[in-house]
Amino acid sequence: MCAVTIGDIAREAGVGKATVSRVINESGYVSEKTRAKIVKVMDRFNYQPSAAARNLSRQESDIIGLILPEVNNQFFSDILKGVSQMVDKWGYTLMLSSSENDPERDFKALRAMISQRVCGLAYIPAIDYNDDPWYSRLDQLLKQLGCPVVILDRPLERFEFDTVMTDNYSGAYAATEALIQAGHRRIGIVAGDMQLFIGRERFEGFRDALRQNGLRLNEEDVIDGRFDEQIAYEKTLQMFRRGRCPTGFLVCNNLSTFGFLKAVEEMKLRIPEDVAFVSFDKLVGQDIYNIPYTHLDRHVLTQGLQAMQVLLRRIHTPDRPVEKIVNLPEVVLRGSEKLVK
Amino acid sequence: MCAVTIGDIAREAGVGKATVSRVINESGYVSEKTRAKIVKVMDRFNYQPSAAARNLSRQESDIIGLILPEVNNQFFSDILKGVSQMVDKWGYTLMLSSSENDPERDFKALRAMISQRVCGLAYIPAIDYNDDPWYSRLDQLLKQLGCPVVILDRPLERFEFDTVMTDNYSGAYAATEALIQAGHRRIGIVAGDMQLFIGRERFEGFRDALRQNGLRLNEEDVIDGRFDEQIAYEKTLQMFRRGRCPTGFLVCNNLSTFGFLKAVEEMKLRIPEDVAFVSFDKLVGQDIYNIPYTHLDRHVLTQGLQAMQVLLRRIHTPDRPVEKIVNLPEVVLRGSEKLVK
DNA sequence: TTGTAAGCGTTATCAC
DNA sequence: GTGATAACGCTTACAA
Repeated sequence: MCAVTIGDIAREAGVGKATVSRVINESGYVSEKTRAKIVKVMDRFNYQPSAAARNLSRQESDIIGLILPEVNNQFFSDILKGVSQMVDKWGYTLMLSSSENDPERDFKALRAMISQRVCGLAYIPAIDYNDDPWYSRLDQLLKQLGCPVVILDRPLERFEFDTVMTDNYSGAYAATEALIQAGHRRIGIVAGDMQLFIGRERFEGFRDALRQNGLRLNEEDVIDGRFDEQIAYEKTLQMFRRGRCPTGFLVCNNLSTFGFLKAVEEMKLRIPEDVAFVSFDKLVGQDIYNIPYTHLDRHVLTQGLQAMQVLLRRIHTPDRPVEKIVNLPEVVLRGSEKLVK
Repeated sequence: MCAVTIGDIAREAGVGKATVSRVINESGYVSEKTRAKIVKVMDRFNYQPSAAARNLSRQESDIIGLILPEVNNQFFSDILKGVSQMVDKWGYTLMLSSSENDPERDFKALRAMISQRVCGLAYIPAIDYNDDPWYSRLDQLLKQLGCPVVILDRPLERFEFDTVMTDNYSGAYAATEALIQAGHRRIGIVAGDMQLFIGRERFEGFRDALRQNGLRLNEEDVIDGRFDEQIAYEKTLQMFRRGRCPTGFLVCNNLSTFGFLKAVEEMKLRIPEDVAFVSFDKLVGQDIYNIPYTHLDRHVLTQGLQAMQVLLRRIHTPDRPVEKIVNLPEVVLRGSEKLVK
């Protein structure tokens, strides 16, 4: 490597390194005259200080870490966009890792973040880490990280970190009520991954909405979609083929909605005439399906921005009460919830 | 910060720092006995060497940079996934920046990459940088970067870098021929951003396919969609409203396809009965539209992987001929190209 | 207002 | 085989 260093600049400007440093960081006094001289030299060389050297010397980095489960799931890439915008705006550097929903890869990413000595981490965990061998391994890594952490979207119950998430229970509850109010009496669910807190919360919101409206939930109306397109597709199809189905469904995320709708399409069912549904999250290009699409809008990009705001706040003032931001999703009625007799 | 350092490990193990370093890097001789001792201590402290210190000392980093135009465009996030997988696999660290298609932000990202002294850069430029003030600014930054660079998807004509891209001309040509072979005689195009090389190439492939098949291109059949959903939507709608439209269209990217289809939907046109089309790129969840969907598959994830392979090869052996990989997109016939009389 | 020098956590070059 | 020691490029007391 042959990059220009602070020493080169100092020599060329005929000053000490410290003075150059002061100019770079706008710290300490430096006369307007030498300042101008130094700036000129820096411009001439297009000098960019080495982040590694600076971080090492300062004993703190300008790197924000982001770990998420799947980079190319629209939901997470919307979050990524929000995070990236904020990181950019405040002049930090973004280090990204994808766990592919695998806890071991989560840990690997975490270790990389530790190596980089990130100054803050936005973290969407691969799993809940409630069970003990997992929990303590994570706990150790996070302690070792020793920097502010904001948990995004998938809360970590046993940890006291700032958190930005959705009120999954209320969201599911409200979505289910939308179906009930439309007149449905038998409602099914394409459930998410029940290993995950968010999967369970959504299920419970659904179940309670039914219960409190005097409806009962048939066990065979629960499709174990696992937040996965293919699985949701297969199991939904299976149910449709079985026949005697619910008139409406709650579908628990964007991926499984694709699977659900693929099954609907394959069975040549019409929405909402033959089957109604309400779904978590927008779908890319949803406007072009010639089907109505009632869903819960979680303002994903905003949550990415929020998370970074929280994180930056904590980096700036570490001693503040833990923040748990819980966003209420918005029910957007578009007709797919209707009951047509 | 209070992280464990190599000095702590050395002291604890009763050896010198150099020896610990040798163990970490598996370089130089170290007796099995001391080795075991050191490893044990490192494990006990869960020691992670500081990347900054190591990079500084080695005068080279383990950071791979990736700059792309829009993180939450499915096309780019598929590339991101490919890149991320490879980066992970080879133990590098990924630094991500999004330019939002703005050259100034591109430059800003590049400066950040310079600061970080990345060891390689995968770069999807915001614009073509052919015109002179732009060109020389980019040239300077890239020279200063002084590390291997692979250009992805949007080639930089005036630069001699490794490149991984699509054969846009042939792709557009083949797609257009699919329409012609289906019997269309008047074909329109939802063109991309003509400021971009890839936009022009696609247009020319389209134009030449018409010409060489003895068809003429009406100027009013060219929709200036700019690779943008909203613009494509509005202009397509405008054309449909005008009436007397082509029977088939080539649509130049995923975003404008969404716009195009939205207009189709709004006009209550049927595909392919009322209007046919062939489109660049897959659409998320395309299986669920109850429309057929003929398109060009560019194997996006693979291109991300390829790009990283090329980059890593060059990092490893800098003196090799420049590689320009041009992938031929695959025409996937699904019926939307048909002409129905 | 400016420069000198120590230190940040590594690696790499030497002696031993 | 191993351990001092000098870099690496920067920041930050402390002196001047």
